[in-house]
Amino acid sequence: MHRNPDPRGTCAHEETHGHPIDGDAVESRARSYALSKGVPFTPMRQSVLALLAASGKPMSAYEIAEKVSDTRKLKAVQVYRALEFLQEAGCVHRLASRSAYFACDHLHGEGETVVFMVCAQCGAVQEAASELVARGLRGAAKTTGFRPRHPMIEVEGECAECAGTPER
Amino acid sequence: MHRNPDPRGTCAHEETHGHPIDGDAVESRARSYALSKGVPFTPMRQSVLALLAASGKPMSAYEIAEKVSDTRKLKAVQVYRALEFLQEAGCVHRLASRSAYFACDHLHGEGETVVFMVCAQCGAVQEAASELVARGLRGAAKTTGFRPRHPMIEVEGECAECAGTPER
DNA sequence: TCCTGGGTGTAATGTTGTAACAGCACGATA
DNA sequence: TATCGTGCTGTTACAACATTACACCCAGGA
Ligand SMILES: [Zn+2]
Ligand SMILES: [Zn+2]
Ligand SMILES: [Zn+2]
Ligand SMILES: [Zn+2]
Repeated sequence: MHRNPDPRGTCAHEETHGHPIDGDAVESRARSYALSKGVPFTPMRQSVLALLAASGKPMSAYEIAEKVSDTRKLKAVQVYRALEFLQEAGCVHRLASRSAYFACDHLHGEGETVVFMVCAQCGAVQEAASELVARGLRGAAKTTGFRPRHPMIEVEGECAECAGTPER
Repeated sequence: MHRNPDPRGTCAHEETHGHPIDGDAVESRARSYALSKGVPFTPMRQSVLALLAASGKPMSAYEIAEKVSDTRKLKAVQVYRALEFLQEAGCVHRLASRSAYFACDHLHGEGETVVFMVCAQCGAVQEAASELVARGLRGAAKTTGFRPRHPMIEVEGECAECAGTPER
């Protein structure tokens, strides 16, 4: 059930990915997290995650509320509640530069420094963990005694696909 | 006129800074930019910039609208217009993680990769340019053919002052 | 003088995110 | 079984952030 329509996209940790996400894999991660927390993986959460995984691109909460329209009509607040859980579970990230949310099938380590690369043309997001960036941040912080906690790195640019297709 | 109440804070390029900004210096940079663009450096723009420089901390557009209350009462849209100019002029940055704006007295080079370090306790922002981070980003992008344009790096944490004062 | 480009003032609206509260489902407990 | 607590749901209302539209003004140039 709820199999990804285009099931390429099984990519390993520390890699980057393009559009679609393996919906089953990410859902099973969410289920594990729910289990570990003793809370249910509800249909609400499942629908939102499935939509994000299938889309493979960032969507605003209101956009999600519209598109999850399988019968019921969701209010934004319900979407935000689902997103809160999914972000805790590590299945969904928020893009601050766009106030949008997208599914992630990576397994991020605890202190890992992740870079979000957002295509200005097509909106697709690629992730990459960079130890070099992490060291650079630590270095920048050290010069002023700043104690870094949560880095947020978002790079706007063009993905390989869109850069290769100047006029689309 | 409009001299900074605490005029320490003349810091060179590539350094980091704490709270207050040299209002005169940053204003003269804004004036130069306006001149080069053939547009006026209006009192509106001057007031917003002066407020941000004096405060030295990020403020939301609505907060700015309230506090610029020297006689006239500003609407948010007017503040946004001033902020748009000031950001183009390179005198003000936007903090996406907080939807807030702050004055900057650095002279950022064209391709410079700047890190914003935001104190979770006191809200102060320090900036640092890091070539190491820039290299890390280029490396992360190269593995997927992504062409980076505008990096946005915001690190939440604790500034030296607040870290040294656990209970305040 | 007329035209034009940019800034200003104002109203309206759009977008994003939370607070508050009343129900319901379900498992634990007595 | 009855009761209780915990967490999800549905709904309303609202707060916070940001933009669009339009009329007006004003300075500089044809
Ligand atoms: Zn991720
Ligand atoms: Zn693209
Ligand atoms: Zn700066
Ligand atoms: Zn601090």
